[in-house]
This record gives sequence, structure tokens and C-alpha cells, in this order.
Amino acid sequence: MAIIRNTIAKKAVFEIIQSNSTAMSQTEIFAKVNNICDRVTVYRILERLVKEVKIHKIVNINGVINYAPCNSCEHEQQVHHDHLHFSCTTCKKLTCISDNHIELNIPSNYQVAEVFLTVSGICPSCSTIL
Amino acid sequence: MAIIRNTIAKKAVFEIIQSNSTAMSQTEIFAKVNNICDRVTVYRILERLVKEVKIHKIVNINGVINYAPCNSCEHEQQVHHDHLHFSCTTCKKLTCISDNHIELNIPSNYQVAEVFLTVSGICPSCSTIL
DNA sequence: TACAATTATGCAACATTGTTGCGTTTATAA
DNA sequence: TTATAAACGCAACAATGTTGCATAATTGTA
Repeated sequence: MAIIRNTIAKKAVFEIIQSNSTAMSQTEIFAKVNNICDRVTVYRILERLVKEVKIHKIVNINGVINYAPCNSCEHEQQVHHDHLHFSCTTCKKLTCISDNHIELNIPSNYQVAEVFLTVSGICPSCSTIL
Repeated sequence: MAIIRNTIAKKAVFEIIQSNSTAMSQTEIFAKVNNICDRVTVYRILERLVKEVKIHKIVNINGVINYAPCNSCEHEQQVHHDHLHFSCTTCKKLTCISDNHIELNIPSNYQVAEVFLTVSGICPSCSTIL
């Protein structure tokens, strides 16, 4: 029922998320918004973009919530994001890595909805610096 | 070099974490401590217990950091916790589930340290209520 | 093109979670 | 029993996220 509006701030936020190679936190996004809008507005835009399935939320291994575009995901199913997230312990960046289908061994009385798979370590750009 | 002390508060916090069937957040732990000590002290105790490898940190899918005892983990290796975490979307509880060895497909220029595997859904006790 | 409806925003205020500094207390080894 | 360093309490601060409400802006429709 609700009509979706495409505001300047919303377009800017989405553009920022989409043009970045790694997932970004609200803080990082707000820093790049360059005062086009308020801090609170960024929170609300992110919330809407998640609901519209244009971006998705990823929790980093330190608990920081990051946002990444839903580029390579099949929105038809909308439930499974069957890819893996790499969390660099050096630069703290979170990167999406292509499909990784895994077999799980979970007791049948658990109802599985989504699988979150994150791997920590050192990303290519951080390891080449050393 | 540092001498480890076993204080009343530390014992209480560890006991709380160990006697709970699911992982607990700082907030939940502090609520159970019953004012034996300050809020800040709980943070510092948790930090120490993690360092001493008596408990480990788990990030829930909502970004909340939880703590669970290192009961069934092999401390010899200390690096891999090759088990899976189930995050119930109804009661928000985080439960450790037995070993799940998985095969990953990660580009060779990424240096893998740890694997974090969390599954969301509905836990047995929440699904039986319905 | 103008208008009405309602979505989106800004601002202020608040809540929660986590951190730091420092003086005091307490556990432990000698 | 005592010295010493670890642990603590308290206050203050910082970061992150939320809510209410008045105002602004977008979009479909007349």
C-alpha cells in the first residue's frame, strides 16, 4: 500500500553502497553522504532499502552491521543469500565472495531459515602490503 | 607475567555463563549478577575470561555479542571453533550446535583464519509453543 | 500545472552499549 | 602479616541507534 519515493538522499545512499567494493557500516555511509541529510535519515533510508531488498544487512565478526548491495543475489527466493562473507582482520573490510554451497548437519527439530557464513582472515590487498 | 586472580565477581560471572544453556549478552549477564559488582566490572571480567579462553565471543545475527563457555572446544588448537551457532529469530537465543565440518571455496589469495557459521530460524522450544 | 495525500526529513531528546581514567580495595605470593 | 599488583567502583564520556513531532518534499490525480 505504501508508495515508495525515490528521494535525493535515498539515491545518494544507494549509490554510495553500490559503488563501494566492500560492505559499509552506517557510520561509513554517513561520512560519505557529505551532509546531504541527517544522521537519522541515513538510518531510516537503510531500513527502507533493506525492506525493498535493494541492499542487505551483514553482521561483521566484531558485531558491526554492514550493508551491501543485493547485486548477485536471486531476489525471487529472497531468503537464501548463499554466499560467503570475508572479514579482513587488518582493514576490517567485509567482502562478499561467490557462491559456496555447504552441507549442514542440524537436528531436525530446528527450523532453518537463513545461513550466515563468515570467514575471517587477511584479504588480498592487506596481505600484499606485508 | 600477569597474575590471574579469581575474584567473587569473576566466579559469579563464569558460573552464570556456564549454567546457561544458550549464549548470553553482557546485558543478560549483568542482569543475573544481581549487583554483586558494577556494570563496568562485568565488561572487564568478560574481557579477561575471553583472554583466558574460558569463554568465547559469538556475534549474533543482529550484531549483539554473546558469550558462551568453551566446554566442548579443543583448546589445544584454540583457533577453530568448528561448530555452528543457531540463532532463534523468535526468542533471540543463540545455541551452539555440534560439529559441522564444511568445505569452503575461497580464492587462494585470501588467508583464512577462522570460520563463523550461524544459522537463523526457529529453535525447538519456540516451534513447539506454536 | 496545481493540489492533496502521505511519505520522508530534520531536530531534539533519549536509550543502550561500550570505554577510559583514577583513586581505592582486595587477592595472592612471599 | 605485609607488599604489590590485579581488580574494582564511580563518574564521565563516546558511539551507535531509536522515537516523537512538526515541517518539507514527492508523487498520483484532477
